[in-house]
Amino acid sequence: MTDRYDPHRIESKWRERWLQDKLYAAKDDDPRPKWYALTMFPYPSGDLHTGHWYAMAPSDAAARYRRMKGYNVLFPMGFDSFGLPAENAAIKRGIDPMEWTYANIEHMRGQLQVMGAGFDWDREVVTSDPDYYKWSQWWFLQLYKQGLAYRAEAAANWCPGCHTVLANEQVVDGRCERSDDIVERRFLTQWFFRITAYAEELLNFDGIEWPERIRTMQTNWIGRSEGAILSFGVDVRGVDESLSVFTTRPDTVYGATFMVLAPEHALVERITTAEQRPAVEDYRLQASRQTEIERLSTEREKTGVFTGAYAVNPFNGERVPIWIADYVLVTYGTGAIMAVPAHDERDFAFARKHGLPVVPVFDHPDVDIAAPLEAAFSGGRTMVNSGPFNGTPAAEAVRKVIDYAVEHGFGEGTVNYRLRDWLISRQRYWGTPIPMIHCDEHGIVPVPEDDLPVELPKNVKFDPTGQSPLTQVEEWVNVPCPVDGRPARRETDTMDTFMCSSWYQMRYVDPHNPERPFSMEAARKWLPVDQYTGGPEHAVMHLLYTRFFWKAARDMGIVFGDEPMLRLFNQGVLLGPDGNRMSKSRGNVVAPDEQVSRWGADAFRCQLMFVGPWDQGGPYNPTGMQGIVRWLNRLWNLTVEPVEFADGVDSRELRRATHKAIEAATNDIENFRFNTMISRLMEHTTAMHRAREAGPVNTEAWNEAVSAALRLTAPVAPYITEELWERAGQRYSVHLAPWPEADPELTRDDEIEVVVQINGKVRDRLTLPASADEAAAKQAMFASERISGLLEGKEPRRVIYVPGKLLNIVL
RNA sequence: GCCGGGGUGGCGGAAUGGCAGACGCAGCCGGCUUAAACCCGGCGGCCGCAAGGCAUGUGGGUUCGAAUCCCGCCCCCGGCACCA
Repeated sequence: MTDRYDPHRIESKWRERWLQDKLYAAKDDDPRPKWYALTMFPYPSGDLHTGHWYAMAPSDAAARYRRMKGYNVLFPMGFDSFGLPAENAAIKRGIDPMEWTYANIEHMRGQLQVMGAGFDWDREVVTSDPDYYKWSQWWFLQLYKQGLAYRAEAAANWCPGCHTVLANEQVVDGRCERSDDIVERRFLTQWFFRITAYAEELLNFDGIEWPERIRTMQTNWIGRSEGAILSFGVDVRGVDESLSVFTTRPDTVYGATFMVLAPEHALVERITTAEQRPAVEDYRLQASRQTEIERLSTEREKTGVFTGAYAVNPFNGERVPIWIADYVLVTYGTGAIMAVPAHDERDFAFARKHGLPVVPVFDHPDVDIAAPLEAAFSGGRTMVNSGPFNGTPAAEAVRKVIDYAVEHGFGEGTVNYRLRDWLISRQRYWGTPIPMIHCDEHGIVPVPEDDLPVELPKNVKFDPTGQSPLTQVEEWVNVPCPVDGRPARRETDTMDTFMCSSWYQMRYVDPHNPERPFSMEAARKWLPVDQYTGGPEHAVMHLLYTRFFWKAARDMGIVFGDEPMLRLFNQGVLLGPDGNRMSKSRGNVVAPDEQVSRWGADAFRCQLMFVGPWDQGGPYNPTGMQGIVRWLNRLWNLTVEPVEFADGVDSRELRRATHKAIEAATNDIENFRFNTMISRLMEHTTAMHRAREAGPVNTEAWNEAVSAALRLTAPVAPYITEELWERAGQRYSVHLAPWPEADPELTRDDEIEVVVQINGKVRDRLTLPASADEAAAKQAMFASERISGLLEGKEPRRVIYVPGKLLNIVL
């Protein structure tokens, strides 16, 4: 059979065969070492786009490589299927969210199979299945028992477009991460997960190989800073509490010339004088109306209003005015600061604008502290204007001031984090119902575990009221109290979908377990994930939440080890052919289905991997597809066309090409360098082609070359290699065949080319036997007419020899 | 402003201290073909007749030797940003 390469015929054939044979099913009782490869599961938006292919096809290649290397590979796939688009489809077009979602899943599952990815479909997880979200609810109850899930009133981020609150992580530049609406602040009672309990541990990335980019982003998001809480007195009649401030510079406390509270600070109401009240009220109202965007657009102009009240510095008894200003955030620290204009830029700007005093409390070699300051400065030498602390060197200042504060009972050293608890309540229908019941008598009562899942009701009205559609389903909301059966009401909020994706990797290990989220044996067998791949857009949401979730589960004794994913690789962003982000409005979208129907899935996979380094992303090059198609055709022809064999033909050159390809390709795929890997595979097919055209080939060397080429190409182009493997008379399946090993003896060259430089410029090239040593190379160099001509009898000062590569004559 | 990534032919990119431009696209020349496509072979940084010189954003430095290491600057992409 010498017919031509027809991707469509062979791709559908093998796709069906693999599914039928469950070729990629991971077996729990396989004794070989396990490898858990995971790529982020998609939201079932309805269509698999090129971004999905770009994320998943290389992940698949890496998983296939591990399988061929002899690992028992778990490579599962599922759908993150709760979320707003389904509900928006319901509102806009009157379609049931469930029908919409499951139709999309059906379609996308087929598209994923077209890709030829070796997913274990027996383990598919769909987060909107009651079988799955039963366990999301179970996890919620466990977190509740541990005190890690709690309900609190707080200023929440309200997205007017999505009609729901958002976690801080989902607010980007004051806008909703999903809908881009400007986020409002609302005071609401909501459910939170206490991720801050793990703030310190989440800063530690020991034992995991994650990109620095992601570690830095998480570290910045958590935002640890060391400092102190200091208590100032409040000099207002009838107010008998102190004013706590967080500061990273307690050593500047003698320079605190005023205090600033966030406009929303609880104390403002009680300390404001009658005279100042109108101005304060006005400012607070203004601030509350301002969106985050407007706050940013004020160009850091330091606005604020005096409350009329004074605080007392506990260190020196000095009275300082208390202001309110929106540059102090109620959500950070204590929502109040001691302002030290001499040593803080923002305080300096505020003091200058409002005519407040500036008192330096450190001296500095470059600053005349007797004169009015031009700007705030840090990095002082010793303390000044600081009573008993005068003369204290900067290095000891913080510690001494904190010790003093502790001794006198008005402060202590502390660590503050920017990270806020994770707000998980959503006022939406299409999510996991929070399994709680509100009873007038017993308060908030968990749904008993035996009653899980709390299933979503059907036939719900979708009017965007700002209230969850669930509130209107009376027969669902009204339930007996689990304690005594009296009438009570269900919690109508559903969970943030990031909750569903925080533990999905655990469910894959035992996806059909009706008794538990997964068995201990399965967890011990498969967890944690060895290699996780996905987009960097999840750096501070999914990837932080899932680490928190894992650590909480570990502390409950449910999983073992400190981290859920040992290695993480983030692919870059694939751009349109014009170098811009793919978008419908730009008209630069590359549709995978179209590419597949033109070139086949193998070619599309390879082209995506060939365009550049995977972690860097970059523009998709549609014309470059030609090169991939030519290469696959050549591989096809080399395997199926008749070859003229002869015994006794020198096999060294062909074998060298084969073993060099094995060595290079292995090294590349090991490091996710698919672009250079494919280059090496192309070189190998070219070498095979030349060998065949040059005359009869050595039978064994040829067979070795074909076998290696097919196995090395199998991870990136699974269909064509399977077909050719069969046509080459090999045993099904190439994807279970062992990865070829390079023999270092065979990769060695017979001859080497040594470059001769004079003062670093190439002047000649010497071809020498591979065995040539330094002495031999130098001898050949001096024997070169070209070189001796250029030297004109001059004596080299030095000759540098790089073994097997280069000689550099220094004159 | 801070943090991270990046800047190399017409294009995507390769080379992480040792021959800059692997591999591929596009282009050009040639072969095959009645012809075209496919396929095959070859040529492709700039200046120069040549010898040679100049070339990896830019200016310095280290080195026998720098795309690669160090310092300054410019530009692009991503993230964070009044965090006390």
